[in-house]
Amino acid sequence: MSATEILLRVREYDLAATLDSGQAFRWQKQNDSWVGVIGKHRVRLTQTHAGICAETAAPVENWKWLREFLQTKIELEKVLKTFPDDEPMRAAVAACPGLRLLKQDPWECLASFILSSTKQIVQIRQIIALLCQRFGDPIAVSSSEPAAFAFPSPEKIARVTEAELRACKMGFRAPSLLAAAREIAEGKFNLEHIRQLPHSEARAELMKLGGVGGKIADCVLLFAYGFDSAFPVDVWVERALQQLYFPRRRASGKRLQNFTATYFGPHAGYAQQYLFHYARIYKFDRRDAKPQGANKILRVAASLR
DNA sequence: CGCCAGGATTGAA
DNA sequence: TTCAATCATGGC
Repeated sequence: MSATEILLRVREYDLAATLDSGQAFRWQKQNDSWVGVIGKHRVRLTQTHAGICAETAAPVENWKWLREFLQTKIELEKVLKTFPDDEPMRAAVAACPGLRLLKQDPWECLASFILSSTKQIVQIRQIIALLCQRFGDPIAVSSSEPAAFAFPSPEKIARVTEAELRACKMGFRAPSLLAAAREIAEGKFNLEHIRQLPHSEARAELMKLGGVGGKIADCVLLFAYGFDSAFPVDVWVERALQQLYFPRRRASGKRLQNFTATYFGPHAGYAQQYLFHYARIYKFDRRDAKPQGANKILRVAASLR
């Protein structure tokens, strides 16, 4: 049965927080809904008491791609139970109980995070919007909506010039994106192969690409490939970790790495997402960790319980 | 190690 | 209203 609408019955899902939590960059809030593009589909998502309502412009026979993207089959409570039972994690989860991880297309995710380096979320969104408008295939929208575009394929990007990419305001990231697109388009780099590798090898493989350091590799492993133990540490997460877990003295990068790899359990990536969101909504102190700052956060944490 | 490459936005002076 | 800092990769 083809339809342009479906209700996904899912509990414990904070759609707004999930779509706006720095994992994906193409979702826009429109009144009470979120509008975005998944593959070749323009989708409007609305959270209702019964679950998540999805509407598309063109009729859809099989909604598997949407369930996959939203990861509606994940039983969040089971994931949350694997988190360490400590004050900071309880507070982070309490601050946003239905926060989820999406499962995105590897190429779109990789390209997006290559473009993310040394940029803030607003700018990343802007660059990606320009890239899609200029080089993405147009996709079906309802007559009242503005035009929408798919994320441009590696093959498409491989054929454009560095100057055209720079015109999308991506600056020094342009050569990295172009090189990655070409390697993938020419079959020299296989994004599907990554899926079959163990975590550490997959990470090393991604890091062979220019413009992909540890943090960006971890984002792609977590947000596109579903490596739940990947733990990207950006400035927000680092601030959260330092202040919540090492309040007295800054932990070194090495120490922090060891901590994130062992402390948070099999779904560490989810824990990371909660810490990221928590640090952002409470705008953790921008300066180095200080006992006072940590005490303030712990008071916030205590008040949330 | 320190600096720089792009640039919209934030927050301090 | 200026003006410096943000953000995190790689090359020098």
